[in-house]
Amino acid sequence: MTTGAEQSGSDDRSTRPLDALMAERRAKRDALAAAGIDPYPARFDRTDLASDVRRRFTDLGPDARTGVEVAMAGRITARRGHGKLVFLSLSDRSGPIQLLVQVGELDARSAAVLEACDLGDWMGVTGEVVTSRRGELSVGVRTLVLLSKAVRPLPDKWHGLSEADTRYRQRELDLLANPETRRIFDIRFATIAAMRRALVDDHFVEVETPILQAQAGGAIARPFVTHANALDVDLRLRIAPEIYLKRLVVGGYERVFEVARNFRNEGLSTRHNPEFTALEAYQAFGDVATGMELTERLVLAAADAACGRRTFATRNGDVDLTPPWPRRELLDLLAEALGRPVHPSQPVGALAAVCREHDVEVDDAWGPGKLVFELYDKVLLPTLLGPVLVCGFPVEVSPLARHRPDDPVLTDRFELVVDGREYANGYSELNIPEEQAERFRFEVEAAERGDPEAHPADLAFVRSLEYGLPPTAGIGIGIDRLVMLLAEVDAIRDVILFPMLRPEVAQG
RNA sequence: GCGCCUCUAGCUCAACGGCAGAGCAACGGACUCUUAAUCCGCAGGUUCCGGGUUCGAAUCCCGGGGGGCGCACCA
Repeated sequence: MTTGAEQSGSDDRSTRPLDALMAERRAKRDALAAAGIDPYPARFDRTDLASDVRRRFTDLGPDARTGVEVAMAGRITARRGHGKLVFLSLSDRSGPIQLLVQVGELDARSAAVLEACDLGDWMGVTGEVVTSRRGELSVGVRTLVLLSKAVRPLPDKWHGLSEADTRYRQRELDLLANPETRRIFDIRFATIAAMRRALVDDHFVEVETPILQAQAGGAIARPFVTHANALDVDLRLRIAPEIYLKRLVVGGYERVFEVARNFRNEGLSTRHNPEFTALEAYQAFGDVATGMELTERLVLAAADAACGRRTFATRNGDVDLTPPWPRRELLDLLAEALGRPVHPSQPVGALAAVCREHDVEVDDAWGPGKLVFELYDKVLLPTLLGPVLVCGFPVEVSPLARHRPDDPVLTDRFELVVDGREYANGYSELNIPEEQAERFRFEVEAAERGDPEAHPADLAFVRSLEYGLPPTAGIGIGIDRLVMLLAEVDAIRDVILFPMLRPEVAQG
């Protein structure tokens, strides 16, 4: 609960305009209370939403009466007074509807509520569904009940709220003032719901795994560190749920998924928020092809359910998500882009030279696989409009993926690329315990050479593999970025309700 | 982290070295068919904060803070 502390300033501040505006609103509320009208009633029984009424009465002419009584509730968003006739706009979660109030016909309590009404107040109304003389569907108000007073004035009803800082810090205000914001988040939550439904229908079990972990694994990123007082140990916030999910497959959950909030202690940008949401799913007895099909299905389910269409505008043109998406070999695409073949079995020196030719920065500690990946990431990826499933990543940058039987320096791993960005990632899971242990040893060596992003060795995971992980397909889909694509917005902050910001400083 | 931009009334924006203004919201009034209602009237300011230059600073300079964009890191 918020206290009124910020209003308790000294006398010279009480004359500021905001204080005056709020004092007026409080005074109206208090006047109603003094007249025996509860300004904060506990309950209101609604019969219809605005959209229900709109759907039900589509073809009424002007000045119609229906004889249908409704009880509706929402926020007052506009007021157009004509003396003894007042039009109000009432907006509920389904949208707006007009209220038509003939002041002379109200009972005394309702008249007092109307008198004290401000834009932004929550109001309950009862009355008959009618149309105005101009034909606008309306509720001919019989009673008006104040449900909650907005003592703080709301943003401009026409221009809304535009300042980005305020929109992110006070998202509730953004949501109530800007319909476009609500549209974006409706897409977000419909996307998650659709994917969840598709997985559950396909016999996947939704599970929960630890966010506080002794070791942050399953991806390559810097973790947040926190402390558990009871155990007196430092813990890390998870950077990916992958390791635990595969341990559940070992335990017999053959199909699992988690909508996982991940935390990475890295920079903020248009495309990065330190906490973000990924969907990870694991399916026993499947391989990389299974993962690609599953990714295709889930993204399509989201697009269909959240948007009802499959073509979306991006910075670089429209993309059509209609399946099947092309499957392309990473090395084939790279050879086309570079005009010569490259392969992680080539000498480091030769690959580093190719990197320099294309202005890709090179670190001496990098092996050939990392260099090939860098060429992909910096030279090829930005040019791919997609959707395309790029397959065959170097084993050196894929410590948890199964290597290819016919080429042990590559893995059966894919990424989904759209508009030059990665949206999903998946592979045939590495399930040979000795090989996983060897991969971890390689990572530890990298760490000892000074690589801050090496994957930590996870002996509990290796032990788990020793009990037997069936052949398994695993995928991860970046939910925030997918929603950016589906909602056609450019900033990750526009698809996260409360993005990370510097803490608000108290204004002196 | 570096560079560029930005911060003025509750909200949206003007004024860009010379009296801080408008629209919406508010307040007082008129109005029984509006829907960005209209009309008349009235009120509302720590120009993000702190310093400096100047006869004079919202405006120019320095420092600080918040935010945005780009680059870097990453998904």
